[in-house]
Amino acid sequence: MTKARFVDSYLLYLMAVASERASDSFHVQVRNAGLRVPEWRVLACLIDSPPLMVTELADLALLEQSRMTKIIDQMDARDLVMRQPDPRDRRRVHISLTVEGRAIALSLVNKAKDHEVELMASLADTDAARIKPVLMALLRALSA
Amino acid sequence: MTKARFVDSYLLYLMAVASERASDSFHVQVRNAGLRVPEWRVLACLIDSPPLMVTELADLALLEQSRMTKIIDQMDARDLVMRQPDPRDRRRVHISLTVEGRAIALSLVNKAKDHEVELMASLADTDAARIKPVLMALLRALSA
DNA sequence: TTAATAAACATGAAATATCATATAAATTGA
DNA sequence: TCAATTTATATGATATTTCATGTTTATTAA
Repeated sequence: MTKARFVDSYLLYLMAVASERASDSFHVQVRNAGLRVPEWRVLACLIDSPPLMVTELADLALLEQSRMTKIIDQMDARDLVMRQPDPRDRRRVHISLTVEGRAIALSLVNKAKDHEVELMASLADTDAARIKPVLMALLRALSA
Repeated sequence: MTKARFVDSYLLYLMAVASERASDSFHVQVRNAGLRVPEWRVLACLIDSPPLMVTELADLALLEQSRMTKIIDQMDARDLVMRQPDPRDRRRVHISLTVEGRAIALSLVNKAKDHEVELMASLADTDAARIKPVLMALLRALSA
């Protein structure tokens, strides 16, 4: 029998590895599309959203605000997203997808959905049925 | 009713957010102990392990090899880990904890376990019972 | 053997991330 | 009203990460 390592049954480790390994193959597709992972997250967050403030987008896309600003700079320069100053509150900037950004976002979201279908199919039915509800429950518990 | 965003039910996103948010409060303790997250991972991986090669440690701790080398440089300089050349294969280097590294590792592993107990306690029993098995099932499916 | 290939680790340059703080605008409350 | 505070975003210096590749040692197979 094999020795059980601490990390192999440590919840935070299991989540980190699972997240990383499960994402790996899809992230290859993201890079093939000429994007880095954080950039993909920005597109994914904006695809079905009204324009978002930098801070909102940062929270949603799991990025720090200053990093978000810099990523927006780059994506703006590449015409993937655009900044719209908020006339009601001139501190704010609304970020939204450009036509090109939306096209790339759509194509990647479709690939993401296909990838997810495959991933779910590789699980036993009970596990497939449980994985999202469990993660959502954890998220709910964390924000409570 | 609220509009369902793509990301909110996208498995890879759920895993990434869950992992990040669940880890946040523990990672505060890691930084309070004077360590960065990757350094904590190195300690956690080595605590109950025989000395590991740089590559093995990189795989286990979710770090790239060259980054692992640099982190070992720093941890070595701080006397948290030590390098032992492998006499059987002189390309290899075995990494293990120093006495000080082990002490810090132990203390943090205990905090990690406490944190995990709390986290699990915040979940409904069924969710608590399912979360690790589901993640392990996913990992098994991914390596198959 | 030994040449060719592969494996393990290290290194350096370039890109990126982080942290603290600047700037500007809105809000608060005296 | 207006000074103080808070909020939103940007910026710049420093630290970290990444990528490609170097160096050394082991393995393979001719």
